[in-house]
Amino acid sequence: MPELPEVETTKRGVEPHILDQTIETVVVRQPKLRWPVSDEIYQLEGQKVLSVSRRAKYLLVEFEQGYAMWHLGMSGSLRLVEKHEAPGKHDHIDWLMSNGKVLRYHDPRRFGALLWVENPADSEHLNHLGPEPLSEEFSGELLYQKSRNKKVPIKTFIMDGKVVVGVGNIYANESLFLAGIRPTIAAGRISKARMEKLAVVIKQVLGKAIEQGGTTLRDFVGGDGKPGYFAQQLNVYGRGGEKCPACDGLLKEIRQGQRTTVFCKTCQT
DNA sequence: ATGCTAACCTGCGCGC
DNA sequence: TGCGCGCAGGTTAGCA
Repeated sequence: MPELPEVETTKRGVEPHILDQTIETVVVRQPKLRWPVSDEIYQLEGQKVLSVSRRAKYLLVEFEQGYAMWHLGMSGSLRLVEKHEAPGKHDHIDWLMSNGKVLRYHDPRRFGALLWVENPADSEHLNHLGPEPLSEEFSGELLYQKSRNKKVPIKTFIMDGKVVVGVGNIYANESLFLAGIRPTIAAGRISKARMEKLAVVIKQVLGKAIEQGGTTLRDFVGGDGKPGYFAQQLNVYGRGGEKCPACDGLLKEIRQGQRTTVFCKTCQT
């Protein structure tokens, strides 16, 4: 999936096309997603889109009577198509809109979700989440406070949505490289100064990725139907065994949990 | 509480 | 144009 910048890019791409539109029909061809698509979703038929926003990696579409919440999982994407375009194999959901266009959800791996909630503040998916990484609330100070006495590796720590949302595997690797912090270090043993550096680079990396429309990944198509990504410089992600961009060493690849970590033994201590 | 693993599912690239 | 394996952007349930 899309990491946070990709969700933000989707939000920005889709918003102008669906805002103020009435959803006339919801077509669910495959309800078996990360969580089954509930029949409650049909409530949005006949309702108008009042706003589009993002919280963590969830895309929130506000209607008069509640919210539809999309999650793109690992391989989900949303785009606008014409009514006459036949759905493909993994095009699981369509919203047919009053302007004659169709918002179409595509997700080969089906780790995504479409949920209906009356009030996002009450949603169990949202109410335990930490701050947005690009908000003022997220800071080195916060990372430092939350990590005291924590033995979890720093990479695992920054990918924990209760600490800060939206830092996925790609950007966790990139941020730790830019901060010069080894991903395996216990979060609780990192100094305040280093945490401040880390918070700064997380903001920079995510901000830059959003600016560039996200990283090029094979499953994503932008909301307007054009490829949504511009190539972004990734220093370490996907480069295990290659030369470190900053020194003569080779990038080392390890597994942390079920995820691949790449780092430089010389530059990250 | 904390922390790790497995699970959800399909597709792709690699080695044979 | 085969076959099996491991891996891929996320999140949560369940177990020690």
